[in-house]
Amino acid sequence: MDTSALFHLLNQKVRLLSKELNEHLQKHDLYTSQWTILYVLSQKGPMSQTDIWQYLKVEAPTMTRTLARMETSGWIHRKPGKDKRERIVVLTEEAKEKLPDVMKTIKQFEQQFVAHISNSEQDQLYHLLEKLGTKRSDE
Amino acid sequence: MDTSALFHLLNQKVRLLSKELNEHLQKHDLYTSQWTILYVLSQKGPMSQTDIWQYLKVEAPTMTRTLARMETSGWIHRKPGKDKRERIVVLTEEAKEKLPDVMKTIKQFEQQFVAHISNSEQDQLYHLLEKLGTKRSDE
DNA sequence: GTTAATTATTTACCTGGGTAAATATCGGAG
DNA sequence: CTCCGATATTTACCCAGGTAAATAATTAAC
Repeated sequence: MDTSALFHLLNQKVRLLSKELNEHLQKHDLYTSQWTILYVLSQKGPMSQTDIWQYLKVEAPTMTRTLARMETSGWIHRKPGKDKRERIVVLTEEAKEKLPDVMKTIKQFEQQFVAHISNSEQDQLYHLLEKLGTKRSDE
Repeated sequence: MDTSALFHLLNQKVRLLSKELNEHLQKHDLYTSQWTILYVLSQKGPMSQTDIWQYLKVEAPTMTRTLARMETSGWIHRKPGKDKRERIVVLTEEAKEKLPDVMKTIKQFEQQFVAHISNSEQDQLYHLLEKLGTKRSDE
């Protein structure tokens, strides 16, 4: 069992995935990671920065940086919360208007990327991936 | 079929994989990406930079940068080839000495990471991943 | 043989992942 | 009330992926 080859393939596919998605998102002035954040906000509504990085399992400074870029490019706004330490992230009106169009691009690309595997294979893949990792899945 | 969830999981697992492997490689003064290059060189012998980036499916500037770091830290040496444009990358003697020890760390970590899936599941996972992507697999 | 296209590498600059340490604010112990 | 630990965010600095454009050297065309 060549586990190294498996990890190598895993890395390459994920890199390819985000590279190609970035290309498709270019026409919306957006990047893959930024899309992930927009999507979470559109589903869950306004969240503090900590809520977001914990949910996406990324470190806090990464979130600070990406949100700063997204604020500059007009996708989000950060308003003060009741607690003066935290900042609540909300989608701008322009973002809300543009979202359906972006969503269309994403869906189309995702379908292309899984074109050669069936729905049940997607399911299998998901469950196999879930089992990867050194940590227990229930934490 | 929530394809977005599949891609999200894929991203998270790969990020986790390289983050944790980086932690384990720290004691060897090495990073995941650098290990990948060392491994290729140990298997295939001296290669030009172009050989390496094409094999690893990475862009040329990424390779230039990482090799420069690896030369500074003493893992590799870049010697001129017959063609004055190209540089041939070779492992240093120290690198060859240290390799077996690094290999041990890698193998141990990899086994931990796949601990919850069987050999045949690893095989399934590999073949499912192979089918992902927008390009035909034969190019 | 000189010129033009191609090839190998590099430089400059972007996004995005990480860690360590600095602020700033909040909350609880005393 | 004061001080001290915890929490939210930021800053500074890594590594690693990308693109566009600049060199440098080789090859092909004429």
